[in-house]
Amino acid sequence: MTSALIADLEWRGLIAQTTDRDALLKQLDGGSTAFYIGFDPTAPSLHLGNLVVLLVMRRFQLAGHKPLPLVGGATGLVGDPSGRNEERSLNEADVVEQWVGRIRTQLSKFLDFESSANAAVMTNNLDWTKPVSALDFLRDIGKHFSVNQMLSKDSVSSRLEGGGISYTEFSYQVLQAFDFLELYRRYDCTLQLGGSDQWGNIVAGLDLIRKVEGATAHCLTIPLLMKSDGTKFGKTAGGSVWLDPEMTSPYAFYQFWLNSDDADVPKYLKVFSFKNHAEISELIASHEANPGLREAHRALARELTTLVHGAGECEAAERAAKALFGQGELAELDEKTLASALSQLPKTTITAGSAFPTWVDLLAATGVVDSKSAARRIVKEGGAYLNNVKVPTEYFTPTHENLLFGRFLLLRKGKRDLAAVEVI
RNA sequence: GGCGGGUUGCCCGAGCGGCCAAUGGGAGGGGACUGUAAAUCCCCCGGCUCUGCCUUCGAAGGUUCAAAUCCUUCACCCGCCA
Repeated sequence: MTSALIADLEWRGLIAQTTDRDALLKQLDGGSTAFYIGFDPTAPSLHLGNLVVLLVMRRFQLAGHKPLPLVGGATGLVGDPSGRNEERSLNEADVVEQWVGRIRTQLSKFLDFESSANAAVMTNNLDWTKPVSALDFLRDIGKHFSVNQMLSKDSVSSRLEGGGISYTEFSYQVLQAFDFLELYRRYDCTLQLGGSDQWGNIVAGLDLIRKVEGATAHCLTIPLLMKSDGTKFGKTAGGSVWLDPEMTSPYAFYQFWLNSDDADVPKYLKVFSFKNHAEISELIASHEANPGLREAHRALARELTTLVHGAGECEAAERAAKALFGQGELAELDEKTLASALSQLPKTTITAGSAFPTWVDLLAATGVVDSKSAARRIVKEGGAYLNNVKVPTEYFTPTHENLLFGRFLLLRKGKRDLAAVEVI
C-alpha cells in the first residue's frame, strides 16, 4: 500500500503524526477523499505559519483530493487555547465577521474552486453552529464528551497548571469536533489536517464521528515549523509576515525569504516549494556548495512571492532589490527603474518648496527608526545612510543637491532597512 | 471567607527612602568581518525643544526636603488554611 502523496509529504518533513497510517494510505489511494483544515479569524490576514498548512492542502488537492477550507466564523469567536499559556481576549463579533471575509478571499487564491472533479468548497462553521441552541448542543453533542478526557488534552492541562482557562476556551475542542462531524455529514469529509498543536482537537472530532456515526475518519498533523536557532518561524522584527500585501508588502515578503538563514533554506524549500524532488535537491546542493550566491534563497523568494502576490509583484520586488542593493551608483539607474524600486519601500513625502527636515527628523518621519532619539543613536553609530552614503552626523539637513532625479531620497538604516522620500 | 507572598522597562529578573531612567540576562538595533546569511567581537538600547528637562517601577491617594523603595485603599495573580 503506497501513496505517492504521503511519501512526498514525508520527504518534505511535513508529517508530524497520523492516525492509522496503513488505513490512511489505503483510503488516499482508493480515490478522492474530502478533507478539511480550519483557519480561525484571529487577525485580518493569514500569515506564513498558516501558509505551511494551506500549501499542504494544495498538495492534497493536486493529488486529487477534495479540499474543504473552513473559516472559523464560530470558533474565532470562542478562541482556541492550543499552544497558548494565557486566555485570549475576545474580538468583537463584527470584527471577526470582517476578518472571515478577508481570510476567505485569501484562501481562495491557493486552491482550485472550479475544476469539476475535486473542486474545493469554502465552508464556515458559523453556518451550522449558529442555528443550534445551547440546550440542543449540550444534549446532542456535549453528551458524547467526557470531561475527564477533555481535561487531559495538552491544551487544557497546561492551562490548568498555569494561568487557568475559561469555560469558553475549554469548550473549544467540542466546537471543533462538531465541525468535523458536520463536514463528515455534509461532504463525507473523513480527513482533517492541521498543525501539530491541533492533534487533541482533531482527535476529539474523530471520537465524535465514531460515536455518533459509527464511522472512522483520519487525521494528519503537520509539524510546527521552527527556525534552526529554535525560534519561531515567520517572524521578523516588525512582527508576523502576513500574506496581505497591505500588511506585509510584496517587497518585504520577498526580502523575508532572501534574508533567511542559510541553515533554514533547504528546509524551507522542501516545505514551501512545489518544485519536484530533483529540482529541490539540485538547489540544495548548489546552495551548500556556494551559499554566498544565494541561488536557493532567490529561487525560494521568487517562487513564493509569485505564488502569494503574483508574477508582476514578484518581478517588481526583484527589480527593486537589484536596484537598491546593486553595486552600481543609484544615479546611474534610469529614473523609471529607481521610481519603481522606491515605490516598493515605505515612503514619506515632502511638499515642494517647503524646508527640508533635518537628517534626524527625516529618519524618524519615514519610520525606519522609532523615534528621534533612536535616529540620533543610529546616526552616531554610523548606521544611517542617505542615497547609500553614510551620513554619520546629526547636524545635517538634506538639500535639493541630494535629490535623485530632483525628487527622491533613499534612506537606509543598517544594512537592509530602507525607506524612500519623495518631493511632490 | 482567613492568613501569607507577589505585581518593575519588549520578556525574565535585581533593587527595598537619596549615588535610580533603575544591576544582570534574553530579545532587539548599529558597527567590524562577510554574502542584504550564521557565528564571533565591539557598541547601543524610555522620550524630548538633549551639558538639561519630562514620563516610567499594577492603580489611586498619602507621609517625606526626597519614594520603585514607607503608609492607606483598590485591582489582579500565586500559595496555605476554611
